[in-house]
Amino acid sequence: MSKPRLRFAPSPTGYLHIGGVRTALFNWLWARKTGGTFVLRIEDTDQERSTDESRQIILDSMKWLGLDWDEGPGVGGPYGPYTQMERLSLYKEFAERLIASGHAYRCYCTKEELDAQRQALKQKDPKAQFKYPGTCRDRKDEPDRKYVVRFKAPTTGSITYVDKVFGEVTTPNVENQDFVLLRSDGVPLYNFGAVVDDVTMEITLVARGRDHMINTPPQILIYQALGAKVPEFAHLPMMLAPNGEKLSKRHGAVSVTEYRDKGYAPMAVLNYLARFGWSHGDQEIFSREELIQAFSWDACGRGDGKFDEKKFLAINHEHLKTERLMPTSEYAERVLPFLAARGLPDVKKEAVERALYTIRERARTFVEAADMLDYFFRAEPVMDEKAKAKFLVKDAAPRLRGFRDALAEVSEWTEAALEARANAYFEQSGLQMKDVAQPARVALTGRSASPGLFQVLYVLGREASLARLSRGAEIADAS
RNA sequence: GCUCCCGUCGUCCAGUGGUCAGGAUCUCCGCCUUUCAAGCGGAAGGGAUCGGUUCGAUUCCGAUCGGGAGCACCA
Repeated sequence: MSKPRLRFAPSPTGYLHIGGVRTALFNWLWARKTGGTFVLRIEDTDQERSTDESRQIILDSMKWLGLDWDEGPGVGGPYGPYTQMERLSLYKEFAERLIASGHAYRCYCTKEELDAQRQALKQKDPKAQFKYPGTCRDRKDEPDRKYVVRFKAPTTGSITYVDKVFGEVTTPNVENQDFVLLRSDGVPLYNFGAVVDDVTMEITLVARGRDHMINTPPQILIYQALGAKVPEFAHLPMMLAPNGEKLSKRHGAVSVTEYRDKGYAPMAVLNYLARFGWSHGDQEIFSREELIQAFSWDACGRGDGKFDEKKFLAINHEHLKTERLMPTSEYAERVLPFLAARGLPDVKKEAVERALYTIRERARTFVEAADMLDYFFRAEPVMDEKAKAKFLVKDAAPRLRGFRDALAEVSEWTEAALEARANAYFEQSGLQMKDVAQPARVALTGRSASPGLFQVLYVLGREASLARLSRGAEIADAS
C-alpha cells in the first residue's frame, strides 16, 4: 500500500479563513500520521479576486501554524508547478483529450446568449432552474471561433462514492447539465482544474469542507471520463457563525492572522479547530504529537457546528498555562513582539522567562501576557489613575514606608525571605497584610490587580522594589 | 422548486437497545485568599416532533419539522 497523498488547495482571494485552516489541518494530520505527503496547491483561477498579497498571507499563515507542506510553493516537488495559473497548458491538454474521446465538446454559445436564455426562462417561470440545453453538443467544430469546453454529462444513472466521514453517498445524474470545463480564455473552472491537478499530482485522498460535497459527483464523472483512478473523499462538516450563518468577517475575527495578532498560540488554534467536528473520547487538550497520534477520519462527526469564540479563548488559555504545551522559552519568544508593540522593544528574552511564572495561570493570550508583564520592564509603572486614587492615599504613606524599610533589611531577596520578613513586620507593627497589600501593589505595579506581592517583589528585584515603594509613599503624601 | 447532507445541555464533543445520558466551555454559588487569576467543590442546563420495530428506545426504521450546501465562462 503506497503512502497517501493529500492536499490543501486554497484560493488566494483574501486571508486564510479559520474554516480553511481546519481543512488544511485534517489533511496535514492524516499525512503526518500515515507518513504520507501533504501538498499545498494554489488555486488562483479566479483572476478577478486572486492576489499575490493574499497568496503570501496564506503561506505565512500556514507557516505560523506549523502546517508544513512537503510539496508546493517555496519547496517545489516533482508534480509542480503548484499554482494553477502556471498549469494552463495541462488543462488545455486534458480538455483536448476529453474532446477527442467524445466526453466533451466545444461550445460556441456566448455568455450573453446564455444569460438571455436564463432571463427568458425566469420570465416565463420564476421557479424554473435553467440548464444548458446542449445546443452545441452535436455541432461541428469551428476552430477559429471562441469556445468553452463543456462536459457531456450523463442524465441517467447515478454516482455513488464512499465518503470517509459521511459513508456511502449516492447522487442521481438527472440533475446534471453539460457544465463548463474550460473557459473561453483557456482557464479551467474549479471542478476541472481540481480534478486535473489531483490526477496529475496523484492525490489519493481529497479532504475538504462539506460545502464541496456537491462537487464530488461531477468530479467523479470527470475522473471516469479521463480513465483516471478516483481518489478517496472525506468531507468535513462546516463551521458556522454562532447564529448559524456562514462564518465570515461580519461575525468577528475569522482569519488566522487576526488570532495571531490577538496573541493566540498556533497549537491552541489547531487544538480548537481539531476538536471541532472531531473527537477522541473526552480529551479536550492536545499537543501536536498527540493530535497526530489520535487523529482518524471515523472519529469525525457529520453535523455542522457553530464557532465559539469563548471556548476558543479557553483552549488558548489552557495552552498558555501549560509548560508541556507551551514551554517557557517559546512563550517568552512569542511574547517579545507583543511587548515591543507596547513600546518595550528592548526587553531581553531571559528577563521574560524569569518573570513568566508570575502570570502563567493568568494570561489567556500573549497580548494579555504582555500587558501583565509590562510593569516589570519599565523604569516606572504606568499608574492606573483609579487604583492610585483609591489606594495611594494619605494614610497609606506611613504604611508603605514601614513596609519598605522592613523589606530593605532582607539580606537574601527571595520570595520566602521576603514573606518571612513581612510577617515579622506585621507581627511587631500590629498591621495586617491587607492593610499594606493594595497600596504596595499599586506602588509596585501601578494596578490594583497583579500576581502575589512577594512574586512581584522578587521578580522586580531589591532596587526597583524599594524605589517604587518609596515613590508610592511620596505619591500618597501628595494626594 | 430540485438534488445532496445534517439534528444529544446555550456552544463544542462523548456514550448507550435497559445508564443517575458523560466531558469541556459558558453562567451562577461556595471554598481558598493580600488583589486578580488559577485551583478545588457545587448548581443549573440536553437526545426536535410524531409514528413504527421491541419486553424496553436517545440509540434501529419511517415521516414531519428545523438547519445547511449547491443548482455560474466563482471557488
